Amino acid sequence: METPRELFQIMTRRLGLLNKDCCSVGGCNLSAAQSHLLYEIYRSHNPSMQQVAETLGTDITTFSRQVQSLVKMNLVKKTPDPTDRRVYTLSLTPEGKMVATTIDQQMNEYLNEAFSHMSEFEVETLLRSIKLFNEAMGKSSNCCAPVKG
Amino acid sequence: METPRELFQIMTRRLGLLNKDCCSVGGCNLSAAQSHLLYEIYRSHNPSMQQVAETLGTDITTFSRQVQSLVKMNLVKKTPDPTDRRVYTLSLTPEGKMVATTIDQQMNEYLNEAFSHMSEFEVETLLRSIKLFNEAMGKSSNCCAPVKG
DNA sequence: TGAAATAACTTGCAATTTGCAAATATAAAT
DNA sequence: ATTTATATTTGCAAATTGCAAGTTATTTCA
Repeated sequence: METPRELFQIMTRRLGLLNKDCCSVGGCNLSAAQSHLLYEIYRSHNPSMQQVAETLGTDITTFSRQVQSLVKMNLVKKTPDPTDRRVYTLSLTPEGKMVATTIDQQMNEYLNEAFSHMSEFEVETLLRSIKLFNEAMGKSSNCCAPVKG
Repeated sequence: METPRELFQIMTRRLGLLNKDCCSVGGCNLSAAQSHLLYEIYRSHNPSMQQVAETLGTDITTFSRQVQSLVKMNLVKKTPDPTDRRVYTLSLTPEGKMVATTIDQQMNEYLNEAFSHMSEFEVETLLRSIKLFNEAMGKSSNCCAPVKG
């Protein structure tokens, strides 16, 4: 019987590969890191640089440059916060939204393809389990910084 | 209700952070990539460079150098294959085994800590589900190269 | 008020990591 | 034998990383 770690390691590896493969959209060829960045901006409401960097566990200086390159690609917009001018607020450009949703679709398509090898009940159980697990990891403050979500 | 992708994205991110945090053992400070490498050598029986690189989806030239650095750290041993002298077989040194199992323990400890916020039944269900999911991804050849395991 | 401390973000720089193209060395095929 | 294919390594140039230090804006509190 596999240990939990083995199960997660294999799954993580595969999902990592998927992440690599799935984030080329049209002309844009994003890295997995950039894809995560886009995703996080997409799902949160006008977050600051600081916030996103911390959520993703990325060094803030590295993050600053990652954002710069996405701005240059016209996927991300940086808006100065009117109430605190040290802060920049991040959002997606229309093009960025399109790329983000396309990546999302590609990922879901692949996942559904994998799910087609499972019964409907098994899929539902899996998704419910992962949801619970994410919540559990959120409560756990042991090893790595808790990431809200 | 979250899409499958959202659930997996959050989980993947968190497990990625865990991977980063959990692979420092004693003096050795490994990257997540090196930890994956160690794990894969550990679980397979005297694999060749080529095999491991492909399993991990790593470019072979990058992989060659990653192995070199692990050899230098005295965690991995490269043995020329007697039946085909182009091939090098990879294995863990005693020290490498120790590091690999220590990482494994650390990961399992953290996972168990997270599991403590779930019922026993929920944990069992989660693990069974992931096992099924891994098998399903193995059958799916759609997007990213299938990874045996 | 107005210096000193703190916070958000950026840049300099040096080290590491990456992948393509080309090289080496061995094996298989014809 | 010569060509072709396979496994691994090296050269090199580009991209990515993180620390230290810098800039600009805000807070603190004497």
